[in-house]
Amino acid sequence: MTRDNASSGSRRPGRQVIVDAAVRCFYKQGYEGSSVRDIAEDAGVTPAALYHYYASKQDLLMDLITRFMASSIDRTEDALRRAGPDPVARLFGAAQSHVLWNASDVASSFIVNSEIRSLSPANREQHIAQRDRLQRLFDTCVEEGCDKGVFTTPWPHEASRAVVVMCTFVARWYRESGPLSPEEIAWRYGHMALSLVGASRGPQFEPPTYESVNGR
Amino acid sequence: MTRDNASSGSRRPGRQVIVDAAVRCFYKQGYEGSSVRDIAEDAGVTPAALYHYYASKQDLLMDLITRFMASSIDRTEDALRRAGPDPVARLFGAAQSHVLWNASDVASSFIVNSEIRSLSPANREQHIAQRDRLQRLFDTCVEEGCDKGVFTTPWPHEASRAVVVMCTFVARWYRESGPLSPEEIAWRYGHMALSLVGASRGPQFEPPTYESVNGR
Amino acid sequence: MTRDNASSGSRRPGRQVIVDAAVRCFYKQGYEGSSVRDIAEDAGVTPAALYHYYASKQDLLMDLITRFMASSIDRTEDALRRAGPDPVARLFGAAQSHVLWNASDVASSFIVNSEIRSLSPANREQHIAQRDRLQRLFDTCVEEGCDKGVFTTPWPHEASRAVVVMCTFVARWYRESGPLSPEEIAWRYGHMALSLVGASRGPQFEPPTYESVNGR
Amino acid sequence: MTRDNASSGSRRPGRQVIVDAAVRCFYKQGYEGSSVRDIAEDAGVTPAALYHYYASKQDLLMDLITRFMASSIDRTEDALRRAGPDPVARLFGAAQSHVLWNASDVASSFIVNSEIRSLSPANREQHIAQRDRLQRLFDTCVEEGCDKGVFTTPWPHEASRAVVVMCTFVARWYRESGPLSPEEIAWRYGHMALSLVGASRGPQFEPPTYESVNGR
DNA sequence: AATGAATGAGGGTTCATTCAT
DNA sequence: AATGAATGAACCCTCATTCAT
Repeated sequence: MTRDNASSGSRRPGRQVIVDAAVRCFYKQGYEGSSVRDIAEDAGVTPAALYHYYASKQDLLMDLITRFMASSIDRTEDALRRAGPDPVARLFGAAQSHVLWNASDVASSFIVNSEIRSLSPANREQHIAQRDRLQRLFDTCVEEGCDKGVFTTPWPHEASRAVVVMCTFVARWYRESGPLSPEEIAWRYGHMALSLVGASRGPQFEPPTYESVNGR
Repeated sequence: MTRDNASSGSRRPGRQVIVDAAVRCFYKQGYEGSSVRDIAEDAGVTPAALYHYYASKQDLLMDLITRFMASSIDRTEDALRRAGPDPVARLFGAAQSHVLWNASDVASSFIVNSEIRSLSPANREQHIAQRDRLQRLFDTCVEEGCDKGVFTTPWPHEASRAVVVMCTFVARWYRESGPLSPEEIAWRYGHMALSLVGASRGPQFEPPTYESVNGR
Repeated sequence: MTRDNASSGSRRPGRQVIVDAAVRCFYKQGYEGSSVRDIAEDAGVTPAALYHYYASKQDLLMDLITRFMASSIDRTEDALRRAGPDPVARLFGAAQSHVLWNASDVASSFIVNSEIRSLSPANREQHIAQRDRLQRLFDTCVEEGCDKGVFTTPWPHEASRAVVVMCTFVARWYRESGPLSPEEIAWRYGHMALSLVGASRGPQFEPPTYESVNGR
Repeated sequence: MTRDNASSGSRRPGRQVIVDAAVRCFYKQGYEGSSVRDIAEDAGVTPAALYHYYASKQDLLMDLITRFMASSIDRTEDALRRAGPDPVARLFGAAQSHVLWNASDVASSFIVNSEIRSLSPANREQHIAQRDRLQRLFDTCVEEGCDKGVFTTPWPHEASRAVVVMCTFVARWYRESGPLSPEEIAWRYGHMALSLVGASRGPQFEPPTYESVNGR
């Protein structure tokens, strides 16, 4: 599964070639460590061509981050919608979906979570707003579970944060070549999230098949 | 609590001034984003002076990372030693100590966890070895709990990883000005770690006082 | 009074739009400081469109300069013709006309007098020839006055040069919003020119009305 | 006579080498037309070395302009002081000195009078203040002559402006290889200035010798 | 121990211009 | 007549580093 940017406004092929190259470079060398020349070379174009699509290297980073975060939010909302009203199903679904998404584009996930510092103040602010929106989806989810007495954690806030962090950072170690499929990992993390909020002491959902997760 | 570098070979005062400046710069602007001039200026010396203490900017980064990781390991080992044989107490203690350590130097923690990419291949390899050593302390801890039937998680490996990640990344959001003391946060995370491995459904350790934690 | 380019070969409207934009840009930012993009944008066309009318940015500059200088010469010749044989009337008329012309298009005048350096060697040579032709009109005028004993300056050459310079550079400070009309200024400069060559010690021509000058 | 910068704070030799090179480049190719590499090459240093002395190319231009204008003002004030109270002697002296100064460094004079556009807004403002101060020295001089009835021009303001312009722009055509010495030219322009304000109809000061002018 | 001057390489970005459409 | 995409060269400037003093 690769990043879908059907929802973004930039379908021009030249543009996508550049973003993909940027993701590879930023992932390997970081934003500051990647020169525009590096990116252009990786994309197979001249440095100047890059400036047809993006006003600056910073713009390129911001576009990449914004789109990844927008998808993170969209997917989490979808997962919550699909899960129905049960807090257990909701948290499980959200965590599972979040792991899947981050595992699906390890490079982008890594960039989004380590290059915040490289954003200009204005862009950073905008990004943090998106990050907060995502966190709040999980916060609400956990709070509801606590209110209904289904989750027993005394610290919904910390637990919610820990859930997002641990799911997000699956991208730090997940490799396609590893022993577990993304679906299996996501399923386990779904249950670990429930553990964390004091909702269950063991697996209660069906193990994943290739069709059952995230609508696929 | 500030970084102790008693164990490092660099007790010369000039050296510490530079490391401190580097931490501030790398934290704010990242490694590639910080010029040697920036660091020197922050330290109140000339760029050339910096080369009396470090052979290169890369050396400075590596020194900083190595020492932070060495302390991470030392402290975790200390915590395990103090906890005695009980798996619950051991995991609680290790997690608690790890949170405290990362909250005690948010800037260094951040650098260590986001500038791995900026290390030269040789240095990176060395760093990953340290990171693995630390992870293994938690892995062993969780495995023992599972073996003894005290922890009920079916996925000790994933759980252990999640514990380290969630404790480490407390540095991402913790601010001294926040409502919770580091000790309170560490105490909660200790319990959340137990939750995650299926060891408890609520607080079972004494709440922290300012003297009870980490030997202080 | 605006630049008439009836005499130039470029009557196509698209062309004039571009020249006008170029004048604005070169005036504000200089030739080297104005990018083809700047000019195109100011003209409301694409950079590529510009190349339908001009082979290069240099061509655009040269066209602009050449036409302005051609008009400078034409107008001076006209003024001399209208003035008749009297050296006093001739110098007065030429100076007056030259001031009027330069005040009528301050921007072009400025460009013509400060971007000579930006011309290619071949173009520069051609421009200097035009400039010399213009200067010679005044030189002849002053010499005749001296020969006839009407002008008393011992240095006709320097005086003639000074007259042209001082009239030309009215464009440096003249603004439409100023207290004096171009006609009033031109009238005064006509007299100052006479002063300079030692022909008079005060106003001797009729003050300007809006119809009396330059045939308008 | 070359620019003396004894009065400036920059006596470091490296600095002067760079300024001299900049003057040559800006004179030949203009500010925008001269690359930092051009200047550095002309000075025999690396482009980077240039940034030890100047923060930017703009700074270099501004320094050059400011110092030239400061000298213009100083020298004019000196000339007025030396001339004593007689308006005729004062205007003659000021014009003569101004011609000499501009002829002494044709390149700098040219730059100062054609690169105002290339100054940043803040720098431009500062430069214009200097230019106004200089102009006011001549304005006052002419006004005094008119008040005392020694100068008969009805337009002191225009005349004063014309005097400065014609003296300044001697640098446009003066070449060391020409037939007239700077002193001879300055002497003639002194008289032409008097002509312009209606003070004399012919030479009244002693012709120049190599020791009599400007204190030399 | 520390500096000021210097450097070669490379940074992000803009340039005038071309060309298929 | 006009465009959008593309380019190679060059732009100003900053980089990490060196070295004589």
